[in-house]
Amino acid sequence: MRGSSKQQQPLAMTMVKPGKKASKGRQKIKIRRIEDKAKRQVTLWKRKGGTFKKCSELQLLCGSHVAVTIFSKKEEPLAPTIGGRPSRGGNVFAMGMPSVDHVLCRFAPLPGDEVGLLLPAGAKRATMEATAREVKETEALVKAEKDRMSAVGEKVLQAAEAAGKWYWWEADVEALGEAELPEFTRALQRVREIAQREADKLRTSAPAAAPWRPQGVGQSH
Amino acid sequence: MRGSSKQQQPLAMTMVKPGKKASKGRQKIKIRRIEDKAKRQVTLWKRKGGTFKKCSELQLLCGSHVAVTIFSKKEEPLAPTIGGRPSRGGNVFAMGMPSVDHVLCRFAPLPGDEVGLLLPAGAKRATMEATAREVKETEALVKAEKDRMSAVGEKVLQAAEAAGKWYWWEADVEALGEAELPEFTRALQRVREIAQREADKLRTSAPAAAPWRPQGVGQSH
DNA sequence: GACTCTATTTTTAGAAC
DNA sequence: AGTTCTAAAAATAGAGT
Repeated sequence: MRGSSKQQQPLAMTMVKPGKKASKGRQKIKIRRIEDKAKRQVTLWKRKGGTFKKCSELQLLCGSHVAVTIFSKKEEPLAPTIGGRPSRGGNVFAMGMPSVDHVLCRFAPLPGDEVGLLLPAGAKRATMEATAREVKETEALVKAEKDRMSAVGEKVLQAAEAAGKWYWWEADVEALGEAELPEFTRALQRVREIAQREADKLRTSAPAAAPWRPQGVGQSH
Repeated sequence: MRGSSKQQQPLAMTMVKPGKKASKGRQKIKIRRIEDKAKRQVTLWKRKGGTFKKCSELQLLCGSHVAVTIFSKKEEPLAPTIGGRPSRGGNVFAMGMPSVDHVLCRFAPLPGDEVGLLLPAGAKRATMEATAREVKETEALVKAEKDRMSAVGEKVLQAAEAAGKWYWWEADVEALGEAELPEFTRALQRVREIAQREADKLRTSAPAAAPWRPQGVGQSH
């Protein structure tokens, strides 16, 4: 048993800050569907952040490529269909390094293909609102991880900030030095181009339910 | 500060078991590449488990579809190439519910397609050895999560055990009841078929580097 | 909805098996 | 290689903002 039975209070017991209420602290919960919708959403929000952080740490610590994808809502069995297929009901959250697509592409490489970087991946299917949220997600991740970024990550952030950009994938690739970040550098280059193109598209097209087609994984050299 | 300054020992201080040495406990580490190879591998192993567990919990708690993919090794910039592409150097670890592919397929649905379940996803590209490890992974996950599975998960496991199977995706779908698990049931049905087919293929074909092509996402009804 | 605070529960680094 | 043990580090449930 981990949590032993008791432990006596030091004196001023828990020292609650004047204006604040005492917290019961983390409670143990059963791992089962949370029925309360609001609570469920908060939990998703918290744990999504925790999961993304863990994955980025794993990436940095062990040099593994990692990708996570989270769909906020299950498709309903009887959900309205679009083109014979159940329509997505929720948002898409994804993170990956160097990018989700970079990682996922290793699943299905075609002969002679180039790695296609299509960041942000969720943006292509989700609404603009969802995209905004994902960007915020990245922002939060960068902020949280900033102080423990590896040397490479730090350089990227520096270059990004020097250029007045906030998101790591908008970093000035040239400033980083081709020799120093051989693969990552080129990846960023392409990410930037594609992200720019996608952002433009989103600005000019209808926000909702634009059918998505595979792209960018063909000849790109 | 979380860990306050001191706390007096109950008496026998930490009570180290006779044959054991005292542990320094978890140490703080910088989130940067672990240079020591052995240590890096242990960390990967531990954190991979932690990440998979977190994801399965997220899935159960919030009803989200989740997929994680971890490649154990980065591709070297100058790695040997196969067909003009850097060859994969490491193993693939993946988990997902209902399956990795089920989740990932939502990235690129083609008009009129059916969701293609291709479990285990890593198996198609990795060697048989890697496949065996992934199966072990699933096994470990099931074992670890068994006692806190949701009602649905429990039923699946019961059915699997009743049929003398050990892996959840080998569960007897009919025994679960179509009405009770509307979508999950059908997913399992297909998973089982495809897993069976894949397993047969693996048994009869060469274990190494079989080039993989997209499949199962076309007309399947 | 996004974010803070705190008390607890969980995870996991280190070391040995 | 995969476990186990311990104690310290991290994540997070609950409640409030």
